[in-house]
Amino acid sequence: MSEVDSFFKSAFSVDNVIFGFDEGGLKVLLIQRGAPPFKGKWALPGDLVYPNENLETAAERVLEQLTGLRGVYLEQVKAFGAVNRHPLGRVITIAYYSLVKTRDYSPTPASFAQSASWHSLHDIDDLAFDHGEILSNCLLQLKQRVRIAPIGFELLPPKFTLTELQHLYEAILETELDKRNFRKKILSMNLLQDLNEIQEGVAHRPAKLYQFEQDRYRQFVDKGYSFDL
Amino acid sequence: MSEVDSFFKSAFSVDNVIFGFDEGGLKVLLIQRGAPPFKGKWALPGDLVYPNENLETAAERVLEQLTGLRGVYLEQVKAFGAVNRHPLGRVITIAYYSLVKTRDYSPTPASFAQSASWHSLHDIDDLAFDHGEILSNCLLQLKQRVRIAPIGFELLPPKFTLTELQHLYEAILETELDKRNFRKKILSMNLLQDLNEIQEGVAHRPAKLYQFEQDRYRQFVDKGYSFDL
DNA sequence: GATGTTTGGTGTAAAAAGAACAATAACCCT
DNA sequence: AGGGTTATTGTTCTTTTTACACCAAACATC
Repeated sequence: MSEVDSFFKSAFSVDNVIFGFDEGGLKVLLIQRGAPPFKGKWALPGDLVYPNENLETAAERVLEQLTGLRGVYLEQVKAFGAVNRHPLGRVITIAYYSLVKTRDYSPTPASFAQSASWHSLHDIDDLAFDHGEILSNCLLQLKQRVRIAPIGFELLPPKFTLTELQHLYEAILETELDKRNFRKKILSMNLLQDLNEIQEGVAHRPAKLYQFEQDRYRQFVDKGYSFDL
Repeated sequence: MSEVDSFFKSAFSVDNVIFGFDEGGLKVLLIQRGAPPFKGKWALPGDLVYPNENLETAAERVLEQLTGLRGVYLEQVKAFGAVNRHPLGRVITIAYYSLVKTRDYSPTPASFAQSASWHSLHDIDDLAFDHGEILSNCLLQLKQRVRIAPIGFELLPPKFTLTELQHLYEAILETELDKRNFRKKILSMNLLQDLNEIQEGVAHRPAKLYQFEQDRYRQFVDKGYSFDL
């Protein structure tokens, strides 16, 4: 094999860390591999990038094939390209993370030939390939990002309570927040619309429902403010 | 060509945004392309990744071949892989930025077959390929990073004055800083050692020289403090 | 050697932001 | 009606950030 040929004996893939959030906390959508290598192990959903396909398109495709969802928040983190990261050849992978509303997608056993399911972050270990490293990098980036951009809302249903929002931030940042200070800060940004609706069917005082207002965020940015939690 | 073959008709490269700093401000090291495509245009130094070479190793190699420098600060930013970003084929590139002390390297006309030289950021336009986009992404990441990690020192000589340090931050962040507040903050972190030396040969009151203390930074981090400028 | 020019070095006060903290309200359940 | 549970709200104290001006030390010039 000539040197030039060997340059081209390589491929690239995308791997997607799909985050979801529910009462149980922050979750990641994993698939169980149905074929070698790493058959039976849990892994990040991913695929080779088609020759005429942009990286982000490939990441969107992987996500849609798995969940049927389109137009969800998606962000590239970085590339992972250690020589021996893939046992079958040189494969460089581009890692993305995406944020989906778990209510929009419940994994079904047959949804992707192999099984897919949500996993709590602290229950995950021993993923296929270098997916553990990829996951921790994506989580780190998510942690940094949610503090400076209002992307956390992507994980919540359109209508949510302030307590739900706080729990989301606590789950991502792995820290406890003061209830009054949190509400004061988030409300002072004026990014939430009070829907004048309340929770129904809860066995306690019902909470008010809010929705995130993209328009107000644009005004907020235009005024030179920056989201900072 | 079978579909499988076409997956492998692709290559990856690394491109390196090499930052330097001198009296004139923040600089980027560019090379002038000596061959098509984009012959004659300025471009980021980069190269294809060898089949058995890690990405970071390739980025270090590009840097060393151009400057002779080893062991400099290097950080991956992200991958760029638009289908048509390279006119000769599908080439995904992994972007890195590195921080070098300009005193350690002055480009010489013959140092790399083609010409290489430092360019002020605001003088740069119309780079080859998608290098303009890569550069702006790397600059953005540098801006974010210098505020939360003491990497700015990588751009200064071992001994520097507080004014030089301030000018460095002003150049990177593209903002003006208050002299007294800056000095108060940076000195309160206790990361700088006062060398009890002063500038020589300047036509004004000489400034004290300091050096960054890596050991103190480790202690600083261990105590749970975080660099934040 | 007196004067000018240039950059270096220093403290304080006011404003803003962040942290700590507890009592009442509203719903369901029994 | 009373108990259980979560929702909602304001104040005080502490810390951090900002704004701001004068004297010092070196060299250059006359």
